[in-house]
Amino acid sequence: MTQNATAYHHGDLRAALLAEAAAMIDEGGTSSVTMREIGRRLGVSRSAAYRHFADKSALLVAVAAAGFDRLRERLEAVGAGDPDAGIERLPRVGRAYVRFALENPGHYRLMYGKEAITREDHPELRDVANGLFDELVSIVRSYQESGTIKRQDPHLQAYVAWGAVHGLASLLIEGQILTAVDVDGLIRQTTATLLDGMRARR
Amino acid sequence: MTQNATAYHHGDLRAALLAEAAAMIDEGGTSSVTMREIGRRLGVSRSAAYRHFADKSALLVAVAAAGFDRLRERLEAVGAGDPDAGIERLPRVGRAYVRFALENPGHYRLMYGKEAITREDHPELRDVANGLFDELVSIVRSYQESGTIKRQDPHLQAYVAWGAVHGLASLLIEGQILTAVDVDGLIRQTTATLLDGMRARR
DNA sequence: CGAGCTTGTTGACGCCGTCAACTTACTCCG
DNA sequence: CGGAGTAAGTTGACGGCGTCAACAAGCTCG
Repeated sequence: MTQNATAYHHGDLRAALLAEAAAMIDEGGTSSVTMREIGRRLGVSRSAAYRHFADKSALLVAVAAAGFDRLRERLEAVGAGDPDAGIERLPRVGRAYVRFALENPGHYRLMYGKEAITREDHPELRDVANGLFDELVSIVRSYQESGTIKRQDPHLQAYVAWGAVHGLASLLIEGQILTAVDVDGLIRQTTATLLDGMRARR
Repeated sequence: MTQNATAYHHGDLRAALLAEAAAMIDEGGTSSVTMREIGRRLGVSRSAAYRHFADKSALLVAVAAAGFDRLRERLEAVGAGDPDAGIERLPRVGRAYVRFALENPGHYRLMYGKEAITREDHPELRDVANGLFDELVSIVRSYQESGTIKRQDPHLQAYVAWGAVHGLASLLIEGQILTAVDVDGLIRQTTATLLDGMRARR
């Protein structure tokens, strides 16, 4: 057995490394994550992590992958997978998406940026991210089928929707939006404008 | 005179530093920028830059500031400042905005991210960025006055529009959108959806 | 021409990621 | 049950980084 809960010396260093890196990422951004500092915090030597990850990038990739899993769970919990959720489905998913980003800013940046991670080298990440996008495309399709929105290229529409939500999350995370602004209202306004712009008019 | 074109030893090291840093940023991302490497490229010692910038962060701030100036020029050239530009004004500005981001990805990330630069410490940056946003708000206001779009809080509407365009630029820059996708079409679809979602209906 | 400021260089420090060589601790087979 | 083998963790070392202090060179201007 390789990574059960009661491993050799430390307990389960691999999981501890992932957790600590994730915590540091959301505390001080990706740049604050340091192999040596992680070691210090876990009471372990600087290069201990190299028994579990090939290099720092591999550790970050694993953290990003965990982030995608968490995001997927969140979106599923909120009805992304339920075709019968009606008109409220897109706004709900959008809200959950932005919330996730706000709660895990470092994670989110890591997942959807390419500064720290070169995504091309990690098809696993690409795949899980694409899976989430496909979910969005299928939501768009079901809106089209129920006649709610215009019948255009679902991929284009999905990109537009994703872009709007991602942009909002991104602006909020990067501190570009005045803190006085009501975040929930902004999310609502975004999804409403989006839906209205895509809506089929008779 | 402090920074004329024919300065002491180098010529105009300050300007050369800015240009080289900007070039490196768009070549290999912010993380590829290194005080020592800039020195090497300019045939100057590693710490020469410290005569012109307090530290690396200050250099990056200056590069970002130059980027904001360039972006502002672009947007003005395309009609951001012209109140008589009609319904095409927002789409044109949106397109120019995304184009700028695509042509200067490293710059754009630097300007609107907080990983490399802590914006709070640099009110100058904050101000110029706010100036651009105010320009957008005034565009929104003029749309409202001409009865084209709903009369809602102009700031909210501006944030939604900015979010959509920034999100699109961001997704493109970070390589999240399949390269097969027609970028111009995507920009058009985004601005059209946006405008349609904000449009006043009689 | 020479004092004094500006500009650039060098040496040093403590960080960082990472590799190789080593030690420790566990497993498992005979 | 004891020893071999392997997995996990440590230490030393290397080169790269940002940055500071001490120094040198070069220009300006009285």
